[in-house]
Amino acid sequence: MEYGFSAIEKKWQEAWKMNNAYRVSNDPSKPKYYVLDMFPYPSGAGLHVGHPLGYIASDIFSRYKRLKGFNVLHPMGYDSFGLPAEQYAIEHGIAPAISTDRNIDNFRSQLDKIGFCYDWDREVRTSNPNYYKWTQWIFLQLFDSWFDRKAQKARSINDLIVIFKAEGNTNTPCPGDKKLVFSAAEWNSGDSSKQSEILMKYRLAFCGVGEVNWCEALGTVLANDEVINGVSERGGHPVVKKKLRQWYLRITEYAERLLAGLQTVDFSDSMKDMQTNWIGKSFGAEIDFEIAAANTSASASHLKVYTTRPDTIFGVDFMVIAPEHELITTITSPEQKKAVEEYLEYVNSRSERERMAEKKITGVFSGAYCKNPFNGVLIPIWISEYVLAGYGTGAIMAVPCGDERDFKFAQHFSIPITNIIGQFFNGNEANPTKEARLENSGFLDGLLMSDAITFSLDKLEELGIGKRQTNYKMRDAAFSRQRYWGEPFPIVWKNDIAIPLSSTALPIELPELSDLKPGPDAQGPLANLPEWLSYDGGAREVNTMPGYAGSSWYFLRYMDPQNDSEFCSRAASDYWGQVDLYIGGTEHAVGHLLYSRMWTKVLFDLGHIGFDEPYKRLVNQGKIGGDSRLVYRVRNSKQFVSAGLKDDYETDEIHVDVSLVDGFLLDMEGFKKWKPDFSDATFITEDGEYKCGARLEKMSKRYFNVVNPDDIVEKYGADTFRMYEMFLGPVEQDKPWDTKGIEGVHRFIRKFWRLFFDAEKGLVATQTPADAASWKVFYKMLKKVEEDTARFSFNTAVSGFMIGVNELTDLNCHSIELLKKFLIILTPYAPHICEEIWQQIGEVGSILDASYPVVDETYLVETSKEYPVAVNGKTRIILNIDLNATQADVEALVLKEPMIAKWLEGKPPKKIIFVKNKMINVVI
RNA sequence: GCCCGGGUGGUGAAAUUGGUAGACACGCAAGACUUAAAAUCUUGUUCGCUGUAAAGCGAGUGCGGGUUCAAUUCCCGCCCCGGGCACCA
Repeated sequence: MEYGFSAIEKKWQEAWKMNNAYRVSNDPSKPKYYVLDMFPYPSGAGLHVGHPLGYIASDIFSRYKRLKGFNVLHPMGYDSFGLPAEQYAIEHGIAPAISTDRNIDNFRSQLDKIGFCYDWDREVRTSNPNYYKWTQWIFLQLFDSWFDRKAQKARSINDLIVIFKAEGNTNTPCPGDKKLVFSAAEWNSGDSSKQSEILMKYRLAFCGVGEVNWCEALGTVLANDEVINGVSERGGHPVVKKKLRQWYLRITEYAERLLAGLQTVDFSDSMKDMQTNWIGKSFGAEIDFEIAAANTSASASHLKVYTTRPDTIFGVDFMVIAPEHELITTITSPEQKKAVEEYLEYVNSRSERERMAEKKITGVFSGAYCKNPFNGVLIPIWISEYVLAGYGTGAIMAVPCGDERDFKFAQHFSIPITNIIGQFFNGNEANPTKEARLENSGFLDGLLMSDAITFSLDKLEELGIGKRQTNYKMRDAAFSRQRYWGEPFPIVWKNDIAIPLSSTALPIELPELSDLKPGPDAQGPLANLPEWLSYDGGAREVNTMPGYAGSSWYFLRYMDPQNDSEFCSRAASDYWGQVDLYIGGTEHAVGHLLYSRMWTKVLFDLGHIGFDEPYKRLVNQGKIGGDSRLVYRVRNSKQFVSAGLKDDYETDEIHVDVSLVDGFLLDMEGFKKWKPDFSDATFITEDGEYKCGARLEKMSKRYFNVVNPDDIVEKYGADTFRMYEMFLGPVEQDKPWDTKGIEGVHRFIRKFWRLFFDAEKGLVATQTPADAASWKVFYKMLKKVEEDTARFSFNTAVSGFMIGVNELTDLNCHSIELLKKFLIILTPYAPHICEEIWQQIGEVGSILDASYPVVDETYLVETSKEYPVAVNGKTRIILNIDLNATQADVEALVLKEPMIAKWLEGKPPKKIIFVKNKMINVVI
C-alpha cells in the first residue's frame, strides 16, 4: 500500500471540518492555553512559503498542548482594514470591501491546504461591522478617560470633572498643556465650550492640532512608526511635517507602565530593547537660566533647559533653542532680528527628509544672553534646528567639551570652549565621559562627574533654580487617517465641540463610496458624502481610524467572537486570560505591540478585563528569504551567457523565474516561452548547459523567486511541508528557502509509513509486543521530541523523529503497541498521516484527542557508558565503563589501555580527571 | 554614532549546565536492484598528511590573545554580516 498523501490529506481536512474537530468552548474543567498568531493583512499577493512559518510553529504547539490535556484556543482572522486595499481600489476601480473579501477567500484556501487547527467559528475581520462596532466602543472608552498620574491608571472623565469642580486642576496637572492652571471657581464659571476644550487636553483619545507626518502621495498622516527615514513605510513616499487637526492616543501617559510591564513578560531581549529605546526614558534636570538682556519682557525672564548632565553646568558655553521655541520673538535683539527671520525661513523650507539626509550644522545667534546661576558668566543664546522642539523644553545648555554635537556647533561658529575635564578633553573632539574629575567648576571642583550629577541636582533644587525631571522620547500616537477604508469615528462635531455618540448608536457603519478621491482641505474621502456627513444637527468626524486600531484588541474578541452586547464578556476574558504564546514577526515591535499593550492596560484600568499585559510570551519567527536565479544577457543583444563564462562579456543580469530553473540549470526552452522578449534568445552554454547565478534576497514577485505553498503541498503533501518548514532551522532565525531539501523530510515520512504498510503486503504492523531495544529507542525519542517541542526547538524535534524512524526500521519494529504511541507524538507535526494510520490500525475516536504518552524511564536506565578518554583534552579512545565506577576504578582501567600507555611514555600521569557520565581526561 | 542579534563542512544546521565539534538532512561520489527510469537500499563524505587496508597523526567553530585538566560555550581586544534607533541634550 502506497502513501497517497493527496487523498489522505483531503479526506481528513474534510472530515475534521465536518466533525468540528477544532471547535473550542470555554471549558472550565480543563486548564486553558491560548496560542495566537499575528493575524495577516490579506494582501492580493497571497501567501508565499515564508508566511506560514510562524503559523506552523504555533499550530504544532497548539496540537501538542491539546494532546497534553489543555483546552487550547487557537484562532485566526484578518486585519482587513488598511491602506493597500484603498490604493488598489483607486488604481483598479474595485471597492475595498470586494477586493478584501476576494483576498480573504484566497488566503483561506491557502491556509486550509496546510491543515491548521484553527477554530474558524471564531474568525474575526477588523473591517466587519460586528467587529469594528467594538473598536469604536473602545475608542469611546478612551475618549471618556483620563490618566490619573498619582494612581498611575486610567479613570473616567466624570471623576475628573468632580475634581475640577472641587479644587480646579492644581493637583492634577494637564498632560496636554503644562501651563494650564485653573481654580475650582474658574472651572465652575467657565462655559461648556471652555470646559470641553480643557477636558480634551486630558482625554486618552483626544483631538488636537499638532505637527503630523503628512504623506502627500498617500494623502494621509502617518504615525511615527510608519515613517522610516523620512519616507512612508508603505510605498516609500516622501513625508513632510504639517500642522493639522488630528486625533491622538495619549500613550505617553502610559510610558512608565509600558516600561514596567516589560519586566513581567517573556519577550526576547532585543524586542524589549526596541520598546525600551522607543519609549526612551531619561533622567535629568530642568534648569532655569535667568535671561540677561534688557529687551525681554517680564514674563520671559528665564530660559528653561533640560539636561541629563547637570554636573557640566560650568562648561556651558552657549544655549541652543529650537526654531519653534516660543521665546524667539521676545528675546531676539533688534540687530539680530533680520538674521533670525532668515534662518527661520530657511528651516521651514527644509523637509524632514532633507534634514535627515544632509545633517548640516546650521544656526543663528539670537542676540540675547542668559546668566550662569553659579558664576554669573554671560551665555549667548543660539537658535538651531538640531534642537528638537518636541523633546524636553525645546532648549538645551551646550557643553562643547562633553557633547559631540555641541562641540561641532561651537567649532562651526567659532564659539570659545571651556574645558572642565582637564586631560580628558583633547581639544579635537568632545568627551562624554562621566569618569573625569571636574575642573573650572566652582563648588563642583575635584568631584568625580558621576558623583557630581547628584550633588549638583541637590544644589539646584535647594536654590530653587532647577528640579529633577524624567523625560521620554515617545510621543503621543497619531490616531486619525484621512482615508476611507478604516473605522469611522463615533464622533459628531457641534460648534467645534466633539460629541461622542452613545454606545447604543454603534456601529457607525462605513458608508459605501465608489469614488475614493480625497475631500477638501486635506480631509478624507468621507468628506465628499454630504448626506452621511450631516448628523443630528452636527457634522460627523470624517477621518477614519488607523490600521492599528482593530489589531490593538483582536486577541480579546477571539475569546467571545459572537457577543452582540459586549466586546468580550468578563467571563470569557477571565477564563482565557492572557495570550500564553504569541507568534509573529519583529516588524511590529514598536507599533502594534505597544498600542495593543496600551489598550489592554486601559481596559484593565477601567475594569473591563482582569489583566494588564496582553501577551505573556512572544516568539518572533524569522523571515524566509528567496533564492533568486539570475541570467546574464550580453549587452545590446539577445544572447544569454552561462554564469561560468559571464566575465568574458559585458552583461546585464536579469532575474529569472525560479520555477524555470532546476538547481542552477536553466530550462532554456521554458525560458524562451516565459516572456515574449526572450522568445528568440540564444545561449552561450557550458557543455550544452546554461548555469544561472544565484542570490539570496527577500521573497518578492519582482525577483521571481516566490515559492507558493500550494505548489509544495500539491507535490509533497501538507505533512511534509509542515515538517520541512520546521526542519529548516530555528523558528526565530532568518533562513533561505531551498525546495530541494524537502526530499529528506518526504523520505522520512514515507519511511515512517513503511513501518505500518508494505507496498505489496499491505499492513505489516502487528500486535506482537515490542522488544526492550525498540522501547528504548522510542522513549529516548519521546523524551527528546517533547523537550524540544516544549522549548520551540522544532528543527531538532524533527531530527529526533528521523532518528527514531531510522532506528526502529533497523530494529525491524512493527509493533502496533509501540507505533501507536509514535503516531500520537507525531500528530502535532504531521496530523493527516497520523490520523489516517490511526484509523487504519483500528483505533476509535480521533487521534487529535488522544493523550500524549509518558516516558517510561525504566527503559532508559543505563548501566554503563561509552566514555571518551582524552589525553590533554584531545580524545584518543572510547572506553565502556560501568556507571558506578569510582575514580580509582577508572584510573586503573585507563592506565591499562595500550593507547594511553603510548602517550604516557612510561611516565605517570600528572592527574586523571573523571567526570561521571561525561568524560575522562588524562593530564600528562 | 548608539543598542541588539549573529559568524561552525560544499549547503541548511546540531552540540540545552565549560566535557567526544559537525547530530539530523540536502548535495556529491561509489555501488546494489532495474532493459531503463523512478522509487528503494548500502557505503563514503570537515580539511591536510601517512597507509592497500585497518588505522594513525596534525589542524579546525570569523581573527588575535587570555582563563581552565578541558572553550563553539567564559573573559579582553578586533574584523565582518543582519536588524533596530538615530540630532532625544
